[in-house]
Amino acid sequence: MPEGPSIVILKEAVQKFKGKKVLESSGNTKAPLPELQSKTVIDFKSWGKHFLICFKGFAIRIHFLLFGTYRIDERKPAPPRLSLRFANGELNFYTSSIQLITEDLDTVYDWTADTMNENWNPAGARKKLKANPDMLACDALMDQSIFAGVGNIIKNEVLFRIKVHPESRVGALPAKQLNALIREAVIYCFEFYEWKKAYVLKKHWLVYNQKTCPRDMIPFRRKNLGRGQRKTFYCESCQQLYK
DNA sequence: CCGGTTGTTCAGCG
DNA sequence: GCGCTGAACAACCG
Repeated sequence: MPEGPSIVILKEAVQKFKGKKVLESSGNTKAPLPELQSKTVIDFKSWGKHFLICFKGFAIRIHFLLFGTYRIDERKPAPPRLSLRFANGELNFYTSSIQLITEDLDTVYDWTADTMNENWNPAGARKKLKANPDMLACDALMDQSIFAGVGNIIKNEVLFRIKVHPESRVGALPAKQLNALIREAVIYCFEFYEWKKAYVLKKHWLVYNQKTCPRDMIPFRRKNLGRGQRKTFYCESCQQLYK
């Protein structure tokens, strides 16, 4: 479920509940949520992989982590973490991390760091990358404070596109590659979004979960790389290592 | 049954 | 008090 584009798709899918009153809420979340019954959803927002349900004076933050799912007007057999019933349907979340946010969202979230937000600021990302020259390219793309919304699939595809080895140091990247990294991270998010909506995402993967490099037809390397030791595919031949 | 996974958080340590 | 690391957590699929 989790990369940023999927959250934007969710946000669009729940628009019919915007401005609607919660008739009943339930779920096994341990988050200390206020009473939701009879409260009105003011807006749905997203920041990277965070999905935000906004009420007057507070918001509920939903993070799907690795295994989270949701259903709209449907239910899974498993008990929901949070379920909201409206007059025109219901919204169910499973296995997600749920938090209450009482602070102003504009102070909690840096909207300019969200790759799919209208306020995305590439110059800000560039500045953060410049400030962390020792960071590996694979870690930089996964860093939510720099590229909120980018996940492991997008990471792999972006690095392949720009022909950069995942273990390259950010500070060693020539300006051209550094700018390409920032640019393609955003472009790929929007392509991911379009492909996912059309149910054709997987067939567009060039490197993630793939066996052979389509550029020079040699086997991809597959290693667990970076701080999180995440699954990383790359071509030793066409993705250059900058050290 | 086991291995694998579109992710984050936090305890424990130096 | 900090940064880093590894464990913990979660549900479903093949």
